[in-house]
Amino acid sequence: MNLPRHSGNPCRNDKHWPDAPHWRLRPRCVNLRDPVFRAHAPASQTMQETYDFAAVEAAAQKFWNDTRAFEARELDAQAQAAKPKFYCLSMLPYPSGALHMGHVRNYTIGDVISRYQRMLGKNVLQPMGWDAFGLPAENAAIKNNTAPAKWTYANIEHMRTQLQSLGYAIDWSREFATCRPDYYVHEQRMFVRLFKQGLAYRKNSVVNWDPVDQTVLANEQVIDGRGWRTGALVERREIPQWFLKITQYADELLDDLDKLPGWPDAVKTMQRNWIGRSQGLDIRFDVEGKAEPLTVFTTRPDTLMGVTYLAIAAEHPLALQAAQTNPQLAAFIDECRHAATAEAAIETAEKRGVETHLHAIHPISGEKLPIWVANFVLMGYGTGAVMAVPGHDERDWEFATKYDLFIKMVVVDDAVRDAIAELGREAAGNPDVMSAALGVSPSLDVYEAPGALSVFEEFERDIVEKGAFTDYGTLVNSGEFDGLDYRGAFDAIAAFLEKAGKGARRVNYRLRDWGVSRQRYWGCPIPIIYCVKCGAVAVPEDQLPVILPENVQFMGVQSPIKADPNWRKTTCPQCGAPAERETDTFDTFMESSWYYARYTSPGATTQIDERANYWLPVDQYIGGIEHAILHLLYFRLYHKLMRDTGMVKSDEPATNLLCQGMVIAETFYREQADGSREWINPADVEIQRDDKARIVGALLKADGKPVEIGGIEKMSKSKNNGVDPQTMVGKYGADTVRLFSMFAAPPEHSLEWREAGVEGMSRFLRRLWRDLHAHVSQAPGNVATEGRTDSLPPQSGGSGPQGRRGSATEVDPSALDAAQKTLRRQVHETIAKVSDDYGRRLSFNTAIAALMELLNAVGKFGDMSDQGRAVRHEAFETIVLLLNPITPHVCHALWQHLGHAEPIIEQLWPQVDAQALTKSAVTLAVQVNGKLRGQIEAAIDAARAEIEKAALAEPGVAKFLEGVSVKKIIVVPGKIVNIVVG
RNA sequence: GCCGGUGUGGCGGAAUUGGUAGACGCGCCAGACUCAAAAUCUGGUUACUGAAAGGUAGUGUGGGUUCGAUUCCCUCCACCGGCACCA
Repeated sequence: MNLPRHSGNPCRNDKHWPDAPHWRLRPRCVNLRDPVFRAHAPASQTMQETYDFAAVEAAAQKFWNDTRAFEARELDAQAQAAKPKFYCLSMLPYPSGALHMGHVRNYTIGDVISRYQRMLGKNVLQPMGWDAFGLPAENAAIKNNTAPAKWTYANIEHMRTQLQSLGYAIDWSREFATCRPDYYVHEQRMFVRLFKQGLAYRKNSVVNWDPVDQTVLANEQVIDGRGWRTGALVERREIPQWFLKITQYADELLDDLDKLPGWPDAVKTMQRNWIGRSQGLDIRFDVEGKAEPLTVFTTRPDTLMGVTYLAIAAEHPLALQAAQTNPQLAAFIDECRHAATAEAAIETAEKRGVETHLHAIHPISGEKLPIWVANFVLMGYGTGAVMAVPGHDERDWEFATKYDLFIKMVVVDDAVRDAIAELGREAAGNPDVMSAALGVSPSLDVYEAPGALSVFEEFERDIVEKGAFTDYGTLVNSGEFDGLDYRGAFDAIAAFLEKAGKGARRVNYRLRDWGVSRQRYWGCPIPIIYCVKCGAVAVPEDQLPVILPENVQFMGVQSPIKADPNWRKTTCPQCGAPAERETDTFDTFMESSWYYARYTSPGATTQIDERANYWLPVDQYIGGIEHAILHLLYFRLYHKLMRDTGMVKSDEPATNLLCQGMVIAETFYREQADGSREWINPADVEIQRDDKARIVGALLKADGKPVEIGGIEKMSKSKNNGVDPQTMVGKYGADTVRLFSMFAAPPEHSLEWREAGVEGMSRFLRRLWRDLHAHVSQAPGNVATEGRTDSLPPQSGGSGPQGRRGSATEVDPSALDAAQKTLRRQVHETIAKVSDDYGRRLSFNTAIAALMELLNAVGKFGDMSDQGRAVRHEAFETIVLLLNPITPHVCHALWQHLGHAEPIIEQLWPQVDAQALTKSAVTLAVQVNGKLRGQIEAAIDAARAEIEKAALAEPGVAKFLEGVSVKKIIVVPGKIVNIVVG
């Protein structure tokens, strides 16, 4: 092997380097303890004094592979009772080229849960696959002139090797890539079924059109309103596309969120808001001189009397008609054609509009209301028209203020209502004027009450000048509806309009049907044939799959199947006439909506088979929070679609969900001459600190000159702050990488990758190894240095004394001294805490911290007596077992070195010995007025009076009691005493 | 803009049901070992004040509830995720 000349750490000997004042900038000295060197040390069966991660990891992975340790089998009902199934699923990766830290984090969390559940005695399935269709493959194809399929398959090969180096307990026998026909054929069959049921339909919808490339752009490819490759101004274009009727499942998708206690509230709230179920009214406004009325939907019919104008979309037929005689309007509508389709872009764009000079008739007052064309009203959503109430809606207010439209107050808050009532009472001398004052009785005019007008006027002026009043309140200026509250007004106005045939109650959803068409090549072909006579016809079952050709060449940016007339050409399955295939492909969310079910049924000729009902629903699903809405909603929808075709029995696909945060890292850069920034990878930078450890600057290692610190951001290519997992695994080992990614942050938070922190984890594992080595070496009759693991006698129980080397005796709980008892209590407290952290809290960072504390305690425990060694042995066994889900390779080796012939992968989770937890005394904190003033020791069963007495007598407490009287003493058993003084 | 989340020492974070804020780790400081580094070990490390004991302040901002608030409520600020064709 070629050793690098300088490796290890920079030389700190000043005498060696008189010309290089800062040691960090000096070359590296050869250090044979450096992991780089130790990685190549020969493996040995005897326990080495130092931890050689490369040998340990290779041996453990070989053992798991040889024994096919992670291949999952379905059990029959009887076996299932004793060994319940546990399906642990991480979101499948897109094969982008190389594993990134986000993947490592996601799959490590999944692996820790899987291995923990396995140790609890569950029948665990943890599968892996590839979300293989997608836009990046096409971009790579265009850039490198290679076929998307070839690029994708090569990436999968590479990334699988990378994943395997991390030692995940994955059942690789179930692996698949979603771009294979034997996967997507089932998706096509499902689509045909949905089409026949009317759940899939075709309608026009808007896309981003690049007029230069003559192609549809993804939102991501539109930058500042222009195509990312051509820079051309993007146009909105309506084209026919396929939709799935997710709105038909809207109520169920909403209601079933209540059946998911194991999902984060944040995700459920976001989904509820996304579905956006609301009760409201469709209201018809007649248009002056037109036969067709304008229908609008509103959730605030109580503000109907405050409508001062109507706004319609630029694509609305009425707008187009009006534009024929209105050049200004025509120009505005043309301008709107270049607006982006992304909602964020629309909502943040400046609100603009042009008057049509048409008028609508208010359905109650008969007032004439101007109709405007506005860029924030969209044809695709709702009816393409909205009623505007600038007095009580912020967006309408802004628009009205900008264009000087009338603002009308029709709702007042409780303070105004009460003030009016009070004034009315004074004026009329009538004890029952409350309702009268609010205008319910037309006989009493509240405006006549002295001062009433000013209260009204003040509120109205605030609305006109400062902004809309959007809360619910009491109606005013609304004729016969005056004095009603929101609910009363809603019902009264709904009844009025229904009677007049001008409105109807309706439940509305914000959720829109799922558009599944993509005008791209690298996706699953939509199995539809277009016939001039028969229209859109589904491809017959026996002709499926419609195969996507993989061996293609990209000519420009166009989809090869759209460019190839032969691929398109076919005959109509109904009438036999010449016909054409659909050349659009499915949204890739289609594949990722049901992959979890396919893992359960490898090799099935149907979409899934009866094995799905053994494994489903998924017990624990893990993935990024960025999928909180779209993927997780489609995933839930698809499960219901499969349920409704009888494929699965459950209502929801996953019972527990964990959303992990992003992986972030510091960024560094240098300003270039042209003002641009050259981003520098954190690995090439040295941090400078002052003597209080505050960061004061950073230097580029290569030239020792300063670089700018750019803040902490999500790892990305553009900021060059990505850290390659493979490099980290090579340098520190998979266990250290796994340990760091579980320790540095709670799973749902973002995780900052810092190499210093990684070194800390490496240190912990080396220390565990060294301390455990010392323990087994010190044992009487120890065999750790001369014995061979493979010569140990076989054993049944796994932890019986006959297989041990480190400990000659068993722990005898009745024979322990105080220090031994204390350590043993900590061992069992740690079992309890770590079990709770892994199982219930999914809080792995605190579990690791508890294990570090335990190892620290073991390190301080110097008792070499028989019982002392036995307690220490139990502590080491516990640490190794509890750490095993996180760092399985090193635990595999350490378990052997603790004297066990049976592998740790077959071990069950340790049990808490309740007896070991017992305590005779507790420490109570004593506060005076909530401030900590002292501590007392109290017997565990001490009476309240006794505790109070001790607390008052505590010297630190007593001095704060001088000259004041004790008002109250609060005793929280086992925790705190608070003395309230006055 | 809308929806959701986060904010605690120099840094990552802990405090699980409202009960001793800063566990654990990193970094830094000092010491031991070493020719010198590295590695390892020991001690210290919120700020201010004090010789010390101690005292005071302190969990993004401002307010509220409570004997007691990092935790519950309201306001504002900053940052992050999503917004339907990135996955």
